[in-house]
Amino acid sequence: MDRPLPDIERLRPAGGKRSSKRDRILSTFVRQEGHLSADDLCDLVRKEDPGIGRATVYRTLQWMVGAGIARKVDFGEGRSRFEPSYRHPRHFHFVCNTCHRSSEFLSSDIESFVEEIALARSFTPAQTVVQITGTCEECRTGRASAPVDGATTALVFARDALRVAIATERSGLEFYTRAAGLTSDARGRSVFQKLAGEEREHLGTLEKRYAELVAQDPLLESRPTFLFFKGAAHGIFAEGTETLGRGVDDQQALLIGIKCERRSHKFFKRYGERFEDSEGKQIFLEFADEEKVHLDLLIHEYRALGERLGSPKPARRAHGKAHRPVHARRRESSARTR
Amino acid sequence: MDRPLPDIERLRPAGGKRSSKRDRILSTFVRQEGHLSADDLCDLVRKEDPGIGRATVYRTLQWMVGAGIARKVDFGEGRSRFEPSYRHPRHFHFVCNTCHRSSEFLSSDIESFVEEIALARSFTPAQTVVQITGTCEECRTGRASAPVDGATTALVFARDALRVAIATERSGLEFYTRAAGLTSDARGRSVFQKLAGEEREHLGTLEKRYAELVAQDPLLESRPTFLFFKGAAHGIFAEGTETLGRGVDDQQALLIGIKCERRSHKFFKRYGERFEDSEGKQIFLEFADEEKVHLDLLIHEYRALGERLGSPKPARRAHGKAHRPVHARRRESSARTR
DNA sequence: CTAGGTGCAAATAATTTGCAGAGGC
DNA sequence: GCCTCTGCAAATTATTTGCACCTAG
Repeated sequence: MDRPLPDIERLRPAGGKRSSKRDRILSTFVRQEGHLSADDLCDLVRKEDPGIGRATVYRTLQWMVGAGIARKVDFGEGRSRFEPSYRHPRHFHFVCNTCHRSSEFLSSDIESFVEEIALARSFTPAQTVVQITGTCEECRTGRASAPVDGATTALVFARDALRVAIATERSGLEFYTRAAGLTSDARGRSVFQKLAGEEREHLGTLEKRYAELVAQDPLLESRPTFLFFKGAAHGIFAEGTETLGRGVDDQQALLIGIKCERRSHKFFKRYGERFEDSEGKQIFLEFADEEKVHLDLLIHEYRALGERLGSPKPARRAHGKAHRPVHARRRESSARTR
Repeated sequence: MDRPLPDIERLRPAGGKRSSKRDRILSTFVRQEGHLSADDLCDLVRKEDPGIGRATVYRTLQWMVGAGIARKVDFGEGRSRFEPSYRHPRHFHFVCNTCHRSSEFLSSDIESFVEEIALARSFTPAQTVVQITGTCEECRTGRASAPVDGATTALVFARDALRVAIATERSGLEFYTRAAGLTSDARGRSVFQKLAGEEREHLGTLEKRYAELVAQDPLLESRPTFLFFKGAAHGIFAEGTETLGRGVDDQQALLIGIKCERRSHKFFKRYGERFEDSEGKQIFLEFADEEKVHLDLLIHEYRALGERLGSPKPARRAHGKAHRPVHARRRESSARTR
């Protein structure tokens, strides 16, 4: 067991006395992975201490749910199952109708949609259940793919988060390199070059960490995806680079960079917090901070450029569909003659 | 009861004999809206025919689920609820923890993500459950908003689908108008003008239908959103129009149109099929066909233009991030000299 | 005539509760 | 010492089943 368990002592915010029985149930529960039914847990607990009553297990379970330690999940079997809730605050389930096993996934996209929809309906969401029932690959084809069990979940999560991060940094590097090439204003160019350099460095760190993870589990790369994040399939900056290709001026390039860094910062922050692997967590949170610095730098640069040009543009477009077929070279020459 | 009920006679594909009891249970069930527990249904049925046993209701219910007439939903109350499944094949729920009521919504975006994620995991989805539990607006603020009950669901669905459709057509009209303005090739211009005309006509039809709906229910516009479809907030063509503004050549404009028409066709088809209101359904399915015609026209035009230019481009970009800062005027003049 | 549907009552199964006693603060 | 937790057994709740009988095809 190399995965650190949460500090049980900290897990008692909700009222209630400590008791050896309750502690035993809690510690047994928290050591498990997967989704236990009340009865499963009862049997497990009784192996260590046969003198524990079913009712106590039920009572402790509902106390744990109330205290936020456990989460109740219902796979429609006619009984409830419980999972420790410290792991991933929001995750979703595939449930196979044939083998009745379940596997988990994260989807940043679904999370955002749920937030948005709840907001639109003025609904205050406490918990979101997403369950996809159907037939799993193994039951359909007979072939088992490398499973993601409790022991490897943390690793697979880290792998996926790193993949997104690597794609992001790679696209960021490309973006800044290209932006530096397009900019003729010396000061702007040096900013872009500096940022390109930092993204390159980040990229190196991430790739190194990725290699370390793969070394920990040779099957790692063949395991199924756990964290889905569509927007970042080609990197958070990819769209920006594409826009850049269509011919934009220096100011627009800065704006695009700002937008991308904002998303990127948010990504590193959001998922950094969910890392169990402390090394990965540290990298992510550190990068989140650095992306924030980049962001501020770009914003500062944007303002400074606006002043130099003497034509302050609003920091965001007035409408979602402003049309500005500005061709880069034209504006650049004016910048050059400053 | 002005909403047409499904033809009960058609609802018996799964084996089984007909029987007066079963018919009575089925017809009672299908006439209800909302989510009934087995017991609720039992009570309702017994009002009409007191001699029906609980067990029969349970058995009929599981037969209905097997036959695809009913869907079992579980709100974690310790008992199952059932809903008729003919209404919306895939919809999701808000469940209020305080008042224990639930309301439904559709999200095209979540549906697509689920499909995509399931595919990535090689999971064959049969059903998707999305439940957002929390506190509803009414329980939080004490203020009730216009409810969407069973009687108005169809109306609200139609309203939302029409809103998206109107935004789509409006953005399509803008797109084609702008494209026509940018094109100097006479033939291409006339195609764009023709399409603009058709979108204008569609827009008129949709707005008329929308007004009719609002006339049916004065509160309609104040009811909460039922169908969420983020991509179409500003219309399916909005992004295309924006891209157009950055300066593209005739061929690229056609490609953008093709992409948008494809999405638009899919939208009309997907939601046309879900209309209960036969008038709306007809409009949508008709438009789906017409968008298909537009699509084919654009594709044809794209090919023809490619031949005239003698520089066949592949119909899709080789990479997701091809950079082509092509400026419209340059290419247009070559088209003009054909 | 016969497979399948039906009612009733009894059986299961998961979970909760009443109560007397034990244990933490 | 008081209040809460605990175990046991009994109660409750939702759902299923056994069985004798009925009914449609």
